[in-house]
Amino acid sequence: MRIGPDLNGHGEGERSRPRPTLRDVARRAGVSAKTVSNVINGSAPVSPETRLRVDQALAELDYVPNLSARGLRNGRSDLIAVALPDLASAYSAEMAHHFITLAGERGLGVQLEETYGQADRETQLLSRANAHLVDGLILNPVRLETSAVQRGVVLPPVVLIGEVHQPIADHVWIDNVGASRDVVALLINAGHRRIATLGPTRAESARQRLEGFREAHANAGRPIPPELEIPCQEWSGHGGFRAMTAFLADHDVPDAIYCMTDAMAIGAISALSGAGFRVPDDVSVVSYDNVWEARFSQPPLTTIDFDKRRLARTALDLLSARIDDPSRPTQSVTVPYSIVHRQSVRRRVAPVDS
Amino acid sequence: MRIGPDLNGHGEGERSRPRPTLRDVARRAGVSAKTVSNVINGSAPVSPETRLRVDQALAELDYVPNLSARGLRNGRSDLIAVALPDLASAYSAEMAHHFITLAGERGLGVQLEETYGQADRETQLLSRANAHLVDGLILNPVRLETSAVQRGVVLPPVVLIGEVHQPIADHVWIDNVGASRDVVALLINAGHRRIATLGPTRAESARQRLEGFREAHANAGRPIPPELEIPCQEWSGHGGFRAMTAFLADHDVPDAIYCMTDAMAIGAISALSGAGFRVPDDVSVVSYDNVWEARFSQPPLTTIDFDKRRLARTALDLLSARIDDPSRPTQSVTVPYSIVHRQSVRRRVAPVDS
DNA sequence: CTGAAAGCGCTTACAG
DNA sequence: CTGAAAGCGCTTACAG
Repeated sequence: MRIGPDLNGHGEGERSRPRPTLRDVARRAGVSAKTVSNVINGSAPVSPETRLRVDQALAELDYVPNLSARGLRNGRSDLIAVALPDLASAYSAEMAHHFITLAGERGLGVQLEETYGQADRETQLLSRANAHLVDGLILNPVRLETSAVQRGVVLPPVVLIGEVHQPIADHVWIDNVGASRDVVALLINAGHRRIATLGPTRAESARQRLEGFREAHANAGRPIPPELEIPCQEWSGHGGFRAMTAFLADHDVPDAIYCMTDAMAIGAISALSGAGFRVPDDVSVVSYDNVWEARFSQPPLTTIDFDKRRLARTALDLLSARIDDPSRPTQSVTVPYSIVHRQSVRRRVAPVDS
Repeated sequence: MRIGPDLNGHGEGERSRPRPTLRDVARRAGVSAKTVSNVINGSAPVSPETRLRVDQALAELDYVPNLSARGLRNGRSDLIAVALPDLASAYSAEMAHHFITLAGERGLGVQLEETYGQADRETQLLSRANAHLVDGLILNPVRLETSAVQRGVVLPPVVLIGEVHQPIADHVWIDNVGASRDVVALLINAGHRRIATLGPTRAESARQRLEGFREAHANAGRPIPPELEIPCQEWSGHGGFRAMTAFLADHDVPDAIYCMTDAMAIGAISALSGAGFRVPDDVSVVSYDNVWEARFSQPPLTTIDFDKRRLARTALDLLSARIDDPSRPTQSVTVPYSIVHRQSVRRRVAPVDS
């Protein structure tokens, strides 16, 4: 650890000098505080000469408005909170990126939070939002028991994204059941018979994706051997790796696997590869999310895609509308999905028909 | 788009009812505002009976303190800003995760920003930090021209992370030159001769990584054919893919490639694989960051590792100290690195010596 | 242990 | 077009 040069003289003086206020600027420009405020916010016309004097005073004093004071006065902070499950996961990271970019374009800052699917964290966030430091909250709940949203607690402006839906809040989501059904049907149509799914068990989105997996089988008149619903502890590459490794210790490799996220698929493929199985030659893999890693994975993944930017934009639109009018009716918006076909699925020639 | 049920009756009433203030709670409990404040903040002892009455009033009114008011009064928001280059990249996402988790443990919220390496964004952020909505700023600058930090502008509490260093601010970093030199030396020692590097040209961290690449060659008495310094537009998988594809169109595949990030390595491997080259059989690849994808990549990547959590913790420590004492001397802390050996490097038997 | 006053730095009516 | 007053909701001295 190296101690850097101590620039006490100049730098520090600048640093600790008390920040100038609107009054200071007004005094220097010889006008009232109101006029300075008008110049800054454009809230009322100001004569050119006055404006010039004010601008000069502003620059000389290096004035920066105190946002806490403004927030207190206006009842708005222009800051929103976005709570995602786990930023270290590619999906959350991409969503965070879109939220920050799009919110920034609207002059809104984003306080980012992680919930890890903990219901108490979510409750906490709701109450922080109520504490007015943020004007509203976009929340991606993981468990249905996130009952803070249900319990009739006083709600700040909030938009739910993802699979957990409460009619008392605005909501943006993807049809997880349908998407999963479609991608598993693709596997069935490609001639695969022993098809596994790999994913967590307790989250609502996992429940819906599993439902789609089962529906696809039911539609094809296929039973599902229970061991092919492979449980996974975490929504991550590590989780997929561990779950796949554990599965392979006791079972034959399946014909194909539907992993509930790309990250889990990438981990699972690593485990498969370590055990000597090649994708897609020995086993086909499909997944969900279409994060950038899916495209550059070896092999590139066939996966469920949806417009993440659009999802973010829609949530932001709903939140802004809710902030402006707390009493408007709630909306639930569905964002469409599609399947991107890449190289992780092999067509089995001459499928043995049941 | 489906319009959800309009729960106007109860829900909306709750929503728009004006938030209770400390005075409301005080009135209801029959005490002064000060006493309520004492109960909430533990700032002075309160008799058990009074406390009980206050707690009850607090609960009945669903009181939540107004953080803007508190921030204005205290001169602290307990919110910090963290500005990283691009959240969609795995490295920034992992860092963001650590910052949010560790800051949360200290009772600090994190406003996350992206700079994309734009100097003007960075200037803007500095001034927002001065605007007191956040108590301080952790900034990962990309270009040296980020002169806002240099220009003697009034600085809020700020900690720089990464390669760009200004003695007037606290700083946490990794020895990029040394790390790059070491990992390239590993390639040389493994018997590789035509070693390429792939990375952006204008960022400061790229400059340092390139310097390490050159040093390793110089130490081994090896010249570098200029075309083996492969330029790359973006710090991403896409960037690596495109740069590698463009390179392969005009040149023979190198013996080995040092990619400046794991993400670029993953993109480059995808391009290599598309062109029929296998890693590490035909070409070895090493990179930098050790994000989770590096471990599950095919093949798993040999890469530069460092403790990202520790980097985040150190930056947070420095920032807290700076907030508490703006006049303390600045520090620059170096976080150590190491190489994790995985399967992306092949040892060339019988290297032809120069 | 509790209360009444003052003020953090803005901006919104209200007068001129 | 500009100014003086009041108040957003807290908390910190200052008295009791």
